[in-house]
Amino acid sequence: MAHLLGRTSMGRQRIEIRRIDNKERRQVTFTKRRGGLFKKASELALLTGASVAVVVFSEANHTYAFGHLSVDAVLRSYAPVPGEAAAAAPVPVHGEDVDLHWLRIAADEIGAQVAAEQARMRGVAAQIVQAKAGRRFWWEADVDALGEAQLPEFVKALKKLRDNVGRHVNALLAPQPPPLLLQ
Amino acid sequence: MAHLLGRTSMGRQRIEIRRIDNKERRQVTFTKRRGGLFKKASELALLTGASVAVVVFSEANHTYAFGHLSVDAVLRSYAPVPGEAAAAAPVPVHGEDVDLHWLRIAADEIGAQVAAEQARMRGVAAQIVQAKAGRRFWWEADVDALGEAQLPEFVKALKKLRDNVGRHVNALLAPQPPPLLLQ
DNA sequence: CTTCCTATATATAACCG
DNA sequence: TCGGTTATATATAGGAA
Repeated sequence: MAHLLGRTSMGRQRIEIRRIDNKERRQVTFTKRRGGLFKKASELALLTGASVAVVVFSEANHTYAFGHLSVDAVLRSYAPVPGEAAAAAPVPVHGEDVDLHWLRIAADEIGAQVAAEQARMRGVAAQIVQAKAGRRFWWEADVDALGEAQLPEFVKALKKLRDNVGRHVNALLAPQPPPLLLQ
Repeated sequence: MAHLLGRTSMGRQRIEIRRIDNKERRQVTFTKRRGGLFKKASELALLTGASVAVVVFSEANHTYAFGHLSVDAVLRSYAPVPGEAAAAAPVPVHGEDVDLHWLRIAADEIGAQVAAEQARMRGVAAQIVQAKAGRRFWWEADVDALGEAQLPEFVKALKKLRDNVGRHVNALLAPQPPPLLLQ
Protein backbone atom coordinates (compact mmCIF):
# COMPACT_ATOMS: atom_id res chain seq x y z
CA MET A 1 0.00 0.00 0.00
CA ALA A 2 0.96 3.57 -0.34
CA HIS A 3 2.00 3.45 3.27
CA LEU A 4 5.07 1.39 2.68
CA LEU A 5 7.09 2.36 -0.32
CA GLY A 6 9.97 -0.02 -0.30
CA ARG A 7 9.80 -1.04 3.36
CA THR A 8 7.57 -3.89 4.32
CA SER A 9 6.55 -2.42 7.61
CA MET A 10 6.26 0.88 9.35
CA GLY A 11 7.97 -0.67 12.28
CA ARG A 12 7.09 0.21 15.83
CA GLN A 13 5.75 3.68 16.16
CA ARG A 14 6.01 5.86 19.21
CA ILE A 15 2.76 6.40 20.96
CA GLU A 16 1.60 8.55 23.79
CA ILE A 17 0.77 6.76 26.97
CA ARG A 18 -2.87 7.65 27.14
CA ARG A 19 -6.08 5.82 26.51
CA ILE A 20 -6.21 4.42 23.00
CA ASP A 21 -9.40 5.63 21.43
CA ASN A 22 -9.81 3.05 18.73
CA LYS A 23 -11.51 0.15 20.41
CA GLU A 24 -9.95 -2.64 18.43
CA ARG A 25 -6.47 -1.26 18.69
CA ARG A 26 -7.01 -0.88 22.36
CA GLN A 27 -7.99 -4.52 22.54
CA VAL A 28 -4.97 -5.70 20.62
CA THR A 29 -2.65 -3.59 22.69
CA PHE A 30 -4.26 -4.94 25.79
CA THR A 31 -3.56 -8.51 24.78
CA LYS A 32 -0.02 -7.85 23.71
CA ARG A 33 0.99 -5.81 26.67
CA ARG A 34 -0.75 -8.06 29.12
CA GLY A 35 1.42 -10.86 27.86
CA GLY A 36 4.49 -8.71 28.09
CA LEU A 37 3.65 -7.65 31.61
CA PHE A 38 3.23 -11.22 32.74
CA LYS A 39 6.45 -12.20 31.12
CA LYS A 40 8.28 -9.41 32.89
CA ALA A 41 6.72 -10.42 36.14
CA SER A 42 7.80 -13.96 35.57
CA GLU A 43 11.35 -12.95 34.81
CA LEU A 44 11.53 -10.72 37.82
CA ALA A 45 10.47 -13.57 40.06
CA LEU A 46 12.80 -16.02 38.43
CA LEU A 47 15.82 -13.77 38.31
CA THR A 48 15.58 -12.29 41.76
CA GLY A 49 13.69 -14.81 43.76
CA ALA A 50 11.05 -12.28 44.59
CA SER A 51 7.41 -13.18 44.83
CA VAL A 52 5.37 -11.38 42.28
CA ALA A 53 1.69 -11.14 41.69
CA VAL A 54 -0.10 -9.35 38.91
CA VAL A 55 -3.80 -9.04 38.53
CA VAL A 56 -5.43 -7.39 35.56
CA PHE A 57 -9.04 -6.61 34.96
CA SER A 58 -9.87 -5.78 31.41
CA GLU A 59 -12.50 -3.28 30.53
CA ALA A 60 -14.64 -6.23 29.60
CA ASN A 61 -14.25 -7.26 33.19
CA HIS A 62 -12.21 -10.29 32.49
CA THR A 63 -9.72 -11.26 35.09
CA TYR A 64 -6.17 -12.23 34.32
CA ALA A 65 -3.63 -13.05 36.91
CA PHE A 66 -0.09 -14.12 37.22
CA GLY A 67 1.63 -15.24 40.30
CA HIS A 68 4.83 -16.70 41.44
CA LEU A 69 4.54 -18.64 43.63
CA SER A 70 0.88 -18.13 43.24
CA VAL A 71 -1.05 -14.97 43.02
CA ASP A 72 -2.71 -15.27 46.31
CA ALA A 73 0.38 -16.36 48.12
CA VAL A 74 1.78 -13.01 47.22
CA LEU A 75 -1.28 -10.91 47.47
CA ARG A 76 -1.99 -12.30 50.82
CA SER A 77 -0.02 -9.56 52.34
CA TYR A 78 1.04 -9.23 55.80
CA ALA A 79 0.81 -6.63 58.36
CA PRO A 80 0.99 -6.87 62.02
CA VAL A 81 -2.45 -6.16 63.20
CA PRO A 82 -2.49 -2.47 63.96
CA GLY A 83 -1.42 -1.99 67.48
CA GLU A 84 -0.25 -5.49 67.80
CA ALA A 85 3.39 -6.42 67.63
CA ALA A 86 4.25 -8.59 64.71
CA ALA A 87 5.38 -11.42 66.89
CA ALA A 88 8.41 -12.57 65.01
CA ALA A 89 7.68 -16.21 64.74
CA PRO A 90 10.11 -18.60 63.11
CA VAL A 91 8.08 -19.00 60.00
CA PRO A 92 9.01 -21.87 57.76
CA VAL A 93 9.99 -20.88 54.31
CA HIS A 94 8.60 -21.42 50.88
CA GLY A 95 6.98 -24.58 51.57
CA GLU A 96 5.51 -27.57 50.29
CA ASP A 97 2.21 -27.77 51.96
CA VAL A 98 0.19 -24.87 50.84
CA ASP A 99 -3.00 -25.77 52.49
CA LEU A 100 -4.94 -22.67 52.47
CA HIS A 101 -6.28 -20.39 49.94
CA TRP A 102 -7.80 -17.13 49.26
CA LEU A 103 -10.31 -16.47 46.65
CA ARG A 104 -11.63 -13.87 44.41
CA ILE A 105 -14.29 -13.77 41.80
CA ALA A 106 -15.17 -11.30 39.16
CA ALA A 107 -18.48 -9.70 39.77
CA ASP A 108 -20.26 -10.57 36.61
CA GLU A 109 -18.74 -13.90 36.06
CA ILE A 110 -15.77 -15.20 37.81
CA GLY A 111 -12.14 -14.71 38.09
CA ALA A 112 -10.63 -16.08 41.18
CA GLN A 113 -7.67 -16.97 43.16
CA VAL A 114 -6.82 -18.89 46.13
CA ALA A 115 -3.73 -20.05 47.79
CA ALA A 116 -1.51 -20.01 50.70
CA GLU A 117 2.07 -20.00 51.59
CA GLN A 118 3.88 -19.89 54.83
CA ALA A 119 6.93 -18.25 53.54
CA ARG A 120 8.10 -15.07 55.00
CA MET A 121 4.92 -14.30 56.68
CA ARG A 122 5.10 -13.28 60.25
CA GLY A 123 2.45 -10.84 60.75
CA VAL A 124 -0.94 -10.80 59.32
CA ALA A 125 -2.59 -8.22 57.29
CA ALA A 126 -5.49 -6.13 57.29
CA GLN A 127 -8.28 -4.59 55.58
CA ILE A 128 -11.15 -3.48 53.76
CA VAL A 129 -13.66 -1.02 53.35
CA GLN A 130 -16.23 0.64 51.47
CA ALA A 131 -17.88 3.87 52.09
CA LYS A 132 -21.17 4.09 50.48
CA ALA A 133 -24.56 2.77 51.04
CA GLY A 134 -25.42 -0.81 51.46
CA ARG A 135 -22.31 -2.26 49.96
CA ARG A 136 -20.66 -5.09 51.78
CA PHE A 137 -17.07 -5.51 52.41
CA TRP A 138 -14.31 -7.11 54.15
CA TRP A 139 -12.12 -7.04 57.08
CA GLU A 140 -9.40 -9.31 58.05
CA ALA A 141 -9.52 -11.25 61.18
CA ASP A 142 -7.55 -13.78 63.02
CA VAL A 143 -8.20 -17.21 61.72
CA ASP A 144 -8.74 -18.35 65.20
CA ALA A 145 -11.68 -16.07 65.28
CA LEU A 146 -13.39 -18.19 62.72
CA GLY A 147 -13.60 -21.03 65.04
CA GLU A 148 -12.80 -24.55 64.20
CA ALA A 149 -16.33 -25.23 63.17
CA GLN A 150 -16.73 -22.57 60.54
CA LEU A 151 -13.28 -22.64 59.09
CA PRO A 152 -13.51 -26.02 57.41
CA GLU A 153 -16.71 -25.13 55.71
CA PHE A 154 -15.40 -21.86 54.63
CA VAL A 155 -12.30 -23.31 53.15
CA LYS A 156 -14.43 -25.87 51.46
CA ALA A 157 -16.59 -23.26 49.87
CA LEU A 158 -13.57 -21.40 48.69
CA LYS A 159 -12.09 -24.44 47.12
CA LYS A 160 -15.23 -25.10 45.26
CA LEU A 161 -15.24 -21.63 43.91
CA ARG A 162 -11.69 -22.01 42.93
CA ASP A 163 -12.42 -25.11 41.01
CA ASN A 164 -15.16 -23.44 39.14
CA VAL A 165 -12.85 -20.74 38.08
CA GLY A 166 -10.74 -23.29 36.45
CA ARG A 167 -7.54 -25.13 36.87
CA HIS A 168 -5.64 -21.95 36.49
CA VAL A 169 -4.79 -21.69 40.08
CA ASN A 170 -3.68 -25.24 40.28
CA ALA A 171 -1.21 -24.63 37.57
CA LEU A 172 0.28 -21.86 39.57
CA LEU A 173 0.54 -23.92 42.65
CA ALA A 174 2.51 -26.53 40.79
CA PRO A 175 6.18 -27.22 41.55
CA GLN A 176 9.13 -25.88 39.67
CA PRO A 177 7.89 -25.52 36.12
CA PRO A 178 8.15 -21.97 34.94
CA PRO A 179 5.35 -19.79 36.14
CA LEU A 180 2.58 -19.63 33.69
CA LEU A 181 0.00 -17.20 32.66
CA LEU A 182 -3.50 -17.35 33.81
CA GLN A 183 -6.04 -17.08 31.09
CA MET B 1 40.03 -1.57 31.41
CA ALA B 2 41.00 -4.45 29.26
CA HIS B 3 37.31 -5.14 29.01
CA LEU B 4 36.52 -2.30 26.74
CA LEU B 5 39.04 -1.70 24.03
CA GLY B 6 37.66 1.16 22.08
CA ARG B 7 34.03 0.88 23.20
CA THR B 8 33.01 2.60 26.36
CA SER B 9 30.55 -0.04 27.42
CA MET B 10 29.82 -3.69 26.95
CA GLY B 11 26.24 -2.80 26.43
CA ARG B 12 23.40 -4.98 27.51
CA GLN B 13 24.32 -8.62 27.65
CA ARG B 14 21.99 -11.50 27.16
CA ILE B 15 21.26 -13.44 30.28
CA GLU B 16 19.45 -16.61 31.11
CA ILE B 17 16.22 -16.24 32.97
CA ARG B 18 17.19 -18.06 36.11
CA ARG B 19 18.11 -17.01 39.58
CA ILE B 20 21.06 -14.64 39.58
CA ASP B 21 23.65 -16.09 41.89
CA ASN B 22 25.61 -12.96 42.63
CA LYS B 23 23.76 -11.29 45.43
CA GLU B 24 24.50 -7.71 44.54
CA ARG B 25 23.72 -8.14 40.92
CA ARG B 26 20.51 -9.81 41.91
CA GLN B 27 19.67 -6.81 44.03
CA VAL B 28 20.41 -4.37 41.26
CA THR B 29 18.42 -6.34 38.76
CA PHE B 30 15.57 -6.52 41.21
CA THR B 31 15.44 -2.77 41.57
CA LYS B 32 15.68 -2.07 37.89
CA ARG B 33 13.19 -4.64 36.76
CA ARG B 34 10.78 -3.83 39.53
CA GLY B 35 10.68 -0.31 38.19
CA GLY B 36 10.26 -1.55 34.68
CA LEU B 37 7.45 -3.86 35.68
CA PHE B 38 5.59 -1.08 37.40
CA LYS B 39 6.04 1.16 34.45
CA LYS B 40 4.63 -1.48 32.14
CA ALA B 41 1.72 -2.01 34.45
CA SER B 42 1.09 1.68 34.48
CA GLU B 43 1.15 1.91 30.73
CA LEU B 44 -1.15 -1.06 30.33
CA ALA B 45 -3.68 0.55 32.61
CA LEU B 46 -3.41 3.90 30.93
CA LEU B 47 -3.48 2.66 27.37
CA THR B 48 -6.25 0.13 27.70
CA GLY B 49 -8.29 1.33 30.60
CA ALA B 50 -7.76 -1.91 32.42
CA SER B 51 -7.29 -2.08 36.14
CA VAL B 52 -3.92 -3.42 37.04
CA ALA B 53 -2.35 -4.37 40.31
CA VAL B 54 1.15 -5.58 40.92
CA VAL B 55 2.56 -6.67 44.21
CA VAL B 56 6.15 -7.66 44.68
CA PHE B 57 7.86 -9.08 47.70
CA SER B 58 11.59 -8.98 47.61
CA GLU B 59 13.72 -11.64 49.14
CA ALA B 60 14.42 -9.15 51.88
CA ASN B 61 10.73 -9.21 52.52
CA HIS B 62 10.09 -5.72 51.39
CA THR B 63 6.76 -5.04 49.82
CA TYR B 64 6.27 -3.00 46.71
CA ALA B 65 2.99 -2.44 45.05
CA PHE B 66 1.52 -0.68 42.14
CA GLY B 67 -2.06 -0.19 41.38
CA HIS B 68 -4.32 1.55 39.05
CA LEU B 69 -6.72 2.67 40.25
CA SER B 70 -5.24 1.46 43.44
CA VAL B 71 -3.80 -1.86 44.27
CA ASP B 72 -6.53 -2.88 46.57
CA ALA B 73 -9.27 -1.66 44.33
CA VAL B 74 -8.07 -4.23 41.89
CA LEU B 75 -7.00 -6.95 44.21
CA ARG B 76 -10.15 -6.59 46.12
CA SER B 77 -11.74 -9.05 43.86
CA TYR B 78 -15.23 -9.89 43.95
CA ALA B 79 -17.09 -12.97 44.66
CA PRO B 80 -20.52 -13.32 45.86
CA VAL B 81 -20.23 -14.56 49.36
CA PRO B 82 -20.21 -18.32 49.08
CA GLY B 83 -23.73 -19.47 49.10
CA GLU B 84 -25.09 -16.03 48.86
CA ALA B 85 -26.45 -14.63 45.67
CA ALA B 86 -24.44 -11.76 44.40
CA ALA B 87 -27.29 -9.38 44.78
CA ALA B 88 -26.82 -7.42 41.65
CA ALA B 89 -26.90 -4.00 43.08
CA PRO B 90 -26.71 -1.02 40.78
CA VAL B 91 -23.18 -0.20 41.65
CA PRO B 92 -21.93 3.17 40.55
CA VAL B 93 -18.91 3.12 38.40
CA HIS B 94 -15.35 4.17 38.78
CA GLY B 95 -15.98 6.87 41.09
CA GLU B 96 -14.87 9.87 42.66
CA ASP B 97 -15.35 9.30 46.28
CA VAL B 98 -13.18 6.47 47.27
CA ASP B 99 -13.54 6.74 50.94
CA LEU B 100 -12.42 3.46 52.16
CA HIS B 101 -9.28 1.56 52.04
CA TRP B 102 -7.60 -1.68 52.41
CA LEU B 103 -4.21 -2.15 53.81
CA ARG B 104 -1.28 -4.39 53.76
CA ILE B 105 2.00 -4.24 55.49
CA ALA B 106 5.18 -6.10 55.03
CA ALA B 107 6.02 -8.28 57.93
CA ASP B 108 9.33 -6.83 58.90
CA GLU B 109 8.55 -3.25 58.20
CA ILE B 110 5.84 -1.92 56.09
CA GLY B 111 4.49 -1.94 52.68
CA ALA B 112 0.95 -1.04 52.44
CA GLN B 113 -2.07 -0.28 50.46
CA VAL B 114 -5.40 1.00 50.89
CA ALA B 115 -8.26 1.98 48.75
CA ALA B 116 -11.68 1.34 47.63
CA GLU B 117 -13.59 1.58 44.48
CA GLN B 118 -17.17 1.03 43.70
CA ALA B 119 -16.66 0.19 40.12
CA ARG B 120 -17.78 -3.10 38.84
CA MET B 121 -18.16 -4.57 42.20
CA ARG B 122 -21.39 -6.10 43.02
CA GLY B 123 -20.57 -8.90 45.20
CA VAL B 124 -18.08 -8.95 47.89
CA ALA B 125 -15.17 -11.10 48.18
CA ALA B 126 -13.72 -13.71 50.18
CA GLN B 127 -10.90 -15.22 51.91
CA ILE B 128 -7.90 -16.47 53.32
CA VAL B 129 -6.38 -18.83 55.32
CA GLN B 130 -3.55 -20.49 56.82
CA ALA B 131 -3.14 -23.98 57.88
CA LYS B 132 -0.25 -24.41 60.11
CA ALA B 133 0.54 -23.78 63.66
CA GLY B 134 -0.06 -20.62 65.54
CA ARG B 135 0.04 -18.33 62.61
CA ARG B 136 -2.61 -15.70 62.41
CA PHE B 137 -4.60 -14.84 59.44
CA TRP B 138 -7.44 -13.20 57.88
CA TRP B 139 -10.93 -13.55 56.86
CA GLU B 140 -13.15 -11.13 55.26
CA ALA B 141 -16.28 -9.93 56.84
CA ASP B 142 -19.04 -7.60 56.22
CA VAL B 143 -18.16 -4.13 57.24
CA ASP B 144 -21.31 -3.93 59.15
CA ALA B 145 -19.99 -6.68 61.27
CA LEU B 146 -17.35 -4.36 62.54
CA GLY B 147 -19.83 -2.22 64.24
CA GLU B 148 -19.90 1.49 64.12
CA ALA B 149 -17.75 1.73 67.15
CA GLN B 150 -14.79 -0.25 65.95
CA LEU B 151 -14.81 0.76 62.34
CA PRO B 152 -13.72 4.34 62.83
CA GLU B 153 -10.77 3.33 64.91
CA PHE B 154 -9.81 0.66 62.54
CA VAL B 155 -9.88 2.93 59.56
CA LYS B 156 -7.97 5.44 61.57
CA ALA B 157 -5.24 2.98 62.33
CA LEU B 158 -5.06 2.01 58.72
CA LYS B 159 -4.73 5.54 57.59
CA LYS B 160 -1.93 6.12 59.97
CA LEU B 161 -0.15 3.12 58.64
CA ARG B 162 -0.76 4.27 55.17
CA ASP B 163 0.73 7.61 55.89
CA ASN B 164 3.79 6.06 57.30
CA VAL B 165 4.25 4.10 54.21
CA GLY B 166 4.29 7.27 52.31
CA ARG B 167 2.18 9.39 50.14
CA HIS B 168 2.41 6.79 47.50
CA VAL B 169 -1.08 5.61 47.94
CA ASN B 170 -2.44 9.06 47.82
CA ALA B 171 -0.83 9.58 44.51
CA LEU B 172 -2.60 6.55 43.23
CA LEU B 173 -5.91 7.68 44.51
CA ALA B 174 -5.56 10.96 42.74
CA PRO B 175 -7.67 11.87 39.71
CA GLN B 176 -6.48 11.66 36.18
CA PRO B 177 -2.75 12.24 36.49
CA PRO B 178 -0.80 9.27 35.25
CA PRO B 179 -0.56 6.49 37.76
CA LEU B 180 2.67 6.44 39.60
CA LEU B 181 4.91 3.91 41.10
CA LEU B 182 4.81 3.01 44.70
CA GLN B 183 7.86 3.11 46.85
C1' DC C 1 -9.17 -12.59 20.20
C1' DT C 2 -4.45 -14.64 18.92
C1' DT C 3 -0.52 -14.62 15.77
C1' DC C 4 2.93 -13.43 12.29
C1' DC C 5 6.28 -10.01 10.46
C1' DT C 6 9.16 -5.96 10.24
C1' DA C 7 11.11 -1.75 11.75
C1' DT C 8 11.75 0.79 15.82
C1' DA C 9 11.02 2.36 20.57
C1' DT C 10 12.39 0.73 25.00
C1' DA C 11 14.30 -1.81 28.74
C1' DT C 12 18.51 -3.05 30.83
C1' DA C 13 23.29 -5.78 31.86
C1' DA C 14 27.69 -4.09 32.74
C1' DC C 15 30.34 -0.68 34.49
C1' DC C 16 31.59 3.63 36.73
C1' DG C 17 31.17 7.63 40.17
C1' DT D 1 23.14 1.16 48.09
C1' DC D 2 21.92 4.44 44.39
C1' DG D 3 22.17 6.94 40.00
C1' DG D 4 24.04 7.88 35.29
C1' DT D 5 26.08 6.05 30.69
C1' DT D 6 26.32 2.99 26.70
C1' DA D 7 25.63 -0.74 23.67
C1' DT D 8 22.44 -4.27 22.89
C1' DA D 9 18.59 -7.46 23.94
C1' DT D 10 13.67 -7.11 23.85
C1' DA D 11 9.08 -5.47 23.54
C1' DT D 12 5.73 -3.86 20.32
C1' DA D 13 2.89 -0.48 16.93
C1' DG D 14 1.24 -1.21 12.49
C1' DG D 15 -0.70 -3.93 9.21
C1' DA D 16 -2.76 -8.12 7.86
C1' DA D 17 -4.06 -13.17 8.33
